[in-house]
Amino acid sequence: MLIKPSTLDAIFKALADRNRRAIFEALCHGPAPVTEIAELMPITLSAVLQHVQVLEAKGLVHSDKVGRLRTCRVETEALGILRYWVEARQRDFRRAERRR
Amino acid sequence: MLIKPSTLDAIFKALADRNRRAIFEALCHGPAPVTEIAELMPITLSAVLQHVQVLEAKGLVHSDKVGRLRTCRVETEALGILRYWVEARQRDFRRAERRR
DNA sequence: GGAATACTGAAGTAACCGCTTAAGGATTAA
DNA sequence: TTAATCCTTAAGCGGTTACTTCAGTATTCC
Repeated sequence: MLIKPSTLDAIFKALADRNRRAIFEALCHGPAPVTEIAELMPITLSAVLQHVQVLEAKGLVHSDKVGRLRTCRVETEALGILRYWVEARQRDFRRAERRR
Repeated sequence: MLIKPSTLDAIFKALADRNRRAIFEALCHGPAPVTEIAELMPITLSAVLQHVQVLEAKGLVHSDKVGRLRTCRVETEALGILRYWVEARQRDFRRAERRR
C-alpha cells in the first residue's frame, strides 16, 4: 500500500485537535446527532459542527441529515491507513536496527 | 493502558506537518545529522532544525551532539502509543457494530 | 591561524486555526 | 400557527505555526 502525503496530512491534522479527536472517539462508540455530541463538550454547538465538517471533509466521518437531525458516524478507512502507516514506520525502524 | 489527551495532542500535532513527518520517516530508517536530513528537503536548514526541536520536545526524536554534529534518532514509544490508540478506536467501533 | 563546516537563535511575517457571537433556515410538536 | 428544537452560515478575533533571513558560535580541516 502506498499512501499519499496529502492523505496522511488530512488524517493527522484532523486528529491533532483535542476536541475534534474527542468527537471522533465518541463516534467510534456509535453514531450520534450533532447536538448530542455537543452536550459532552466544553465548546459551542457551532464549534462542534465546524469540527464535524472538518472531520467529514477529511473523510474520517460521514453524516446524514434526516429531517432536522444530522446523524454522524465514523468512516473507518482512515484508521486503517493510520495503522498501516504506524506499522510501516515500526518495520522501517526494526529493519534499520538489525542492519546496525 | 490509559493515554493522556495531552500526549496524543503532542504526537498528532508533531506528525501533522508534512515536512516534520518526512523527517520522522527518514529517521525511522536510521539516525542522521541535521544537515543530512536537510539535504532531502525543500526547506531551509534552519527550518529543519526547528522541526527537529519540535519532534524532540514532543518526545518523538532524541538527538545528541558530538563535536559540531547533532545526530538525531527516532524514539519509538510514540509509535507504540499511536498504534495503541488506533487499535482501541478500531475495537470500540467493532464493539459498537456488534451491539447494533 | 584561517577557512570551511555544522549548527543555533532571534526576529519578522504571512497564513492558518479554533473559537465565539449573532442571525437565520428548516423541521417537528403542541 | 406558534413555539421549540436542531442545525447552519458568516464575520471577526486572538493565538499559533511554519517559514525565511540574518547574524552568530563552536568545531574541524588544511
